[in-house]
Order: sequence, then C-alpha cells, then structure tokens
Amino acid sequence: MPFKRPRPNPTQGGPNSESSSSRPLPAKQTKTSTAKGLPDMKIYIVQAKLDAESIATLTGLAERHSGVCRNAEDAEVLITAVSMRRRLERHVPWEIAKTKAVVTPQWLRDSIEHGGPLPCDDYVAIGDLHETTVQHCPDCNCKPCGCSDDSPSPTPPTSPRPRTAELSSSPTSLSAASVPEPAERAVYVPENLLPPDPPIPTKLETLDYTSRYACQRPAPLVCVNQSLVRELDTIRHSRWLEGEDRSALSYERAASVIKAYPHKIRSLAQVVKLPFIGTKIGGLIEQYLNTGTILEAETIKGSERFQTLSLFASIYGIGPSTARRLYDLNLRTLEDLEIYYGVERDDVGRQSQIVEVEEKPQHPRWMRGQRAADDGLGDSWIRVALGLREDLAKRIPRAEVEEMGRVVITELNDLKPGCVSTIVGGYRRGKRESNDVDIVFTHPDASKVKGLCKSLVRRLHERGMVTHVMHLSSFHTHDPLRLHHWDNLEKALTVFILPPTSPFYDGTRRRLDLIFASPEVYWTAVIGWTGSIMFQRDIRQWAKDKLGMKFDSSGITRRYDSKEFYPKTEKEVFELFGLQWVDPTWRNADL
DNA sequence: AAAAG
Repeated sequence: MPFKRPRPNPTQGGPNSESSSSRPLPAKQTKTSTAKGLPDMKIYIVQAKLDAESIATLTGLAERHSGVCRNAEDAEVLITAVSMRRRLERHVPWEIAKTKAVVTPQWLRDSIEHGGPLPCDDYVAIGDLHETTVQHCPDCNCKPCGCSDDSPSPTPPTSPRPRTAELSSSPTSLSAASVPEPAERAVYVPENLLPPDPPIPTKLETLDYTSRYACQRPAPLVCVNQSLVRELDTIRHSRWLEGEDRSALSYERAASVIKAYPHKIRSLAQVVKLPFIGTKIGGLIEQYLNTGTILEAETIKGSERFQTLSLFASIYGIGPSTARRLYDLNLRTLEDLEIYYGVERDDVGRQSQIVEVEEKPQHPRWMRGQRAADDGLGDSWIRVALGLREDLAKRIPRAEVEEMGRVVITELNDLKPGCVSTIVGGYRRGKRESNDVDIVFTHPDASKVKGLCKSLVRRLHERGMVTHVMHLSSFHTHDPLRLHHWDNLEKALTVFILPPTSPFYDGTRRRLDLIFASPEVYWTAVIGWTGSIMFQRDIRQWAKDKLGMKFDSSGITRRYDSKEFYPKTEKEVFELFGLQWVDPTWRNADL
C-alpha cells in the first residue's frame, strides 16, 4: 500500500464516544477528569532530593487530585524522597514531621491510581516515623470495598427499545464527497451491541479472592499490598527477560493472587493458604514482612544486566531474546542500539513523515545475510521504534484516550455508518494513564466488517493521523504454525498522532491498536482486549477446565463438537461460563 | 521471535 503524504484533516470534537460506542447522540457529557481522585487533603512536597521535573510532576498530581500547601505545618501529608531522618530534619522540624504522615512519592501516585488514599505503611519514607505516619495516614481504614455498588437488583435493564444510530452526517464538509455508503442516514444498532445502560454492578460478595482463577478474584487497579506485588513483579519481569517462562509464570500467579487479597498483609499466616503461594514465595513474603523488601528483587533492580535488558525490551519489536542477544554483543545504551541499527537520530525525530512499515520487512539485497542477528524478523520496526521511543514512552491521560477514540470513530463512521466501538485495554480497567490505546470495533451488519480495518487504516493514513503501520492482519491470515494464541481478528497496530486541530494536539505520537470483530464475537473480542492478561488467560483456562470450551478474543467453541457460541452481550459471556460478572475495573489481576 | 491483553 503506497501511501502518500497526507494533509492533516480538521476534525472537530466529533460526537462523544467516550469509552463506549458511537451511540446515537444523547451527548451525555460524563464526568470528565475534573473530579479529584483523592479527597481534598493538604499535601506538602519536600523538595529535597527531588529533581525539578519530579517536583513539577508531583505538585501537578497533588494539585489536580487533591490539594497542596506551601508549608509543612499546614499539611496532613508530607511527600518526600528523603529516607534519612537527619536529612529530613534539615527541611522539616522533627516535631512537625511526627504529627504528619510522611510518605514516599509513590504513595501519591498509587493513591491516585487507586482512587483514594492508600494505607501508608508500605510508603513510610523515614523508618523512625513509621508509627506516627501510620497513625496520621489519611486512608479511611475501611475495607477497600466497604461501600459502593452492591445493590440488590442484579438484573440488567432489558428495555427492548431499539436504538438508532443517526449517523452524525459527518461534520466534515470536505469529505462529504467521498462517502462510499450510498444514502444511508440511519443504521439500526441492536441494543446488545451497546454498553448496558445502567452499568452492571459487581457483586463483590459473590466473588472469591481465594479462587485459583483470576476471573473469580476481584482485583483493583492498585491494591493495599501494592508494594509487595511490585517486588514480586520485579522478579517475574527478570525471569521473563531471562527466558525462564515457567518461573515467571509462578511469580505472575502469586502476584495476581495477592493483588486480589483485600486485607493488608501483616503475617505470613494470612496468605499461606492462598493458591499459588508455596514455600518459595511464602519465604519471600516473610522476608518482605520482616524487612519491607525482598532481597532478590532489590538485587535484580540494582543489576546492570536487568536494567539494560528491561530498557531494550521496552522498545517495540525487541523481546527478551533479542534483548539478551544485544546485551551479549556488549551493547548497553539506546545510543548503542541506534548505532547498531543505523538510526539517523533526527530522521524519525520531529519530522512528521509517513512511514509504512512492511509486515515482512526486507533488507536490501546487499545486506541480507550480512547480519546473522536479525534473521526472520527484519529490523525496520526496531529502527522506527527507536526513533519514536520518547513519544511512545509517554503515558496517555484518559481525556486524551477519549479524544483519540472520538477522532477515530468519527472517521470510521464517515467510512461506514453504524459502527460501534469500545475503548479497551488498561483504559477500560480504569487506569488514569495508558501506554497505548486499543479500540475494538464492529458493525451490526456482519458483512460490512470485512476489510474495514484496512480501509480505516488507509483513511487515517491519508488524513495524516496514522503515521506508521507496525502490523496489519486480516481474518484469513491462514497461519499454519499458530505460535501461541493470537486471535484471528482483523487488526492493525499503528502509530497515531492527533490532528493539529484537536485541542489535545501536542505532536506526541501514540500507539494505537484497532481491532475489528464481526458482531457475533464483538463481546468476546472486547473481553479479550480488556484484559488484564491474567484475567483473560484464566477465563480461557476456566472455560477449558470446567466446560471443555475454547475461548479467545475471536470466539468461543465447544471442543468435542466444535459448536460455536455467540453470547449477545459481555454479561452473557460470563453467564455462559457460569462466572459472576466482574466489572472491568475489578479485572486488574496483573499489577 | 515478536506483537496485544
């Protein structure tokens, strides 16, 4: 597909499609991120040992989500990176510090993610202030789930009132000429493709945090034992980088179970009975309870090898194996990689040029076989990804995720009126900021879905919004050697940039994944792509173990007779499997 | 081998 340099297209705000779909039009402007994540607390940030950028970031977070004050005396919470008493005393009188919760910057970040003040004892900044910090911690000391939604009526609204998508006759007068769909003003969108109107409450009491299956354990975005989970995850990550997948999985499982454990862990006895906590990990937890850390995790974090492998594997296209190979070549920094891969530094930099990355990139003949390194997978992706890494490393705030969704669905509806979409991934699980944006699409008319992915990508490309296509696949990518389970949905993994007319435009490139499912498998696709990884994997495991069914994002099949199932809603998928409904925000089984 | 969750 030879794409030409496009002209950016003015895309006005577009209809609201927030997390859900191109609903008709009742633009109910939901609560935007104006709501503060934390109650209005007075936070004081001790600047010592923080660089200017961190100070700015933390202050910004505190201002947006809670409140800051200018001197320590007036504050309830002191945030500091200092860990030694004597050093803190140079900035805050000890008598005052003793009357506050004195915590690390991580407490603020995690509490914001969590949506409320977390218990402080994992975040105590100064050892001598442990007790007073816990005493003055603003966490409400109520159980994490105490209140909220366990209302008696489990029945979803079954108002059969059909909704009609009066397709916002695309506001762009420019593109009106190229509407390929003839005279179709309104498309009937069946109720079941839209999100349930009052959302379905999660009945936490019917779930079971001791279950062996992550899909039965409600796991919040940030849990009360988050720093323990983080330690275990460090070991997991290291194992994964080293190619020790079995070991990595053990740590992943353990971390996942703890993520769902609703109480602050104070003794080993509380958790030894939990699934996947054996003697090995039990020992590590004990160590953690005694010392506040896990020695191996700390050692790993300090090792050059781990830091380097992590850095390399954070680049799109570089996995554990390649990272290790590069390390063995004595490469250590991204600059080393740039030289190795031959990236001209400013070339991909700020110029907005359009690059089509081939699915199977070819080297020029003279290069082939030269480098035994990249057999099979060419390195053009990696060159591109290296050039984009600064942008791609930036996190995307929810509001911008929503804007991207609006822009994309607007384009799609110009192309094919009546499409429905859900923004999935971490966004749907409630993350305040995402690494990338994943959107699942369908159309009520199954016959219209085929080929849509490619058309949409082309259109976004022409409009200058998709700058790179890392991967484009279709239903019929007949893949005889199915390595792992990659669904066979139409999907495009792209690099996206908002049009300059967007109020959110700042020139940052973002990873955007577009997934197209036929309407019968729309909700299985949505579930699969909502994650988390563990949650999804255990739904698959559950379906296999308990029902002899095969579940993945592209459908549900009974194994013995290959009968296919098409649950009409997300809730029905849970029901089919005999699982209780778990809201996406409780599917954070993965750290 | 890698990519998504």
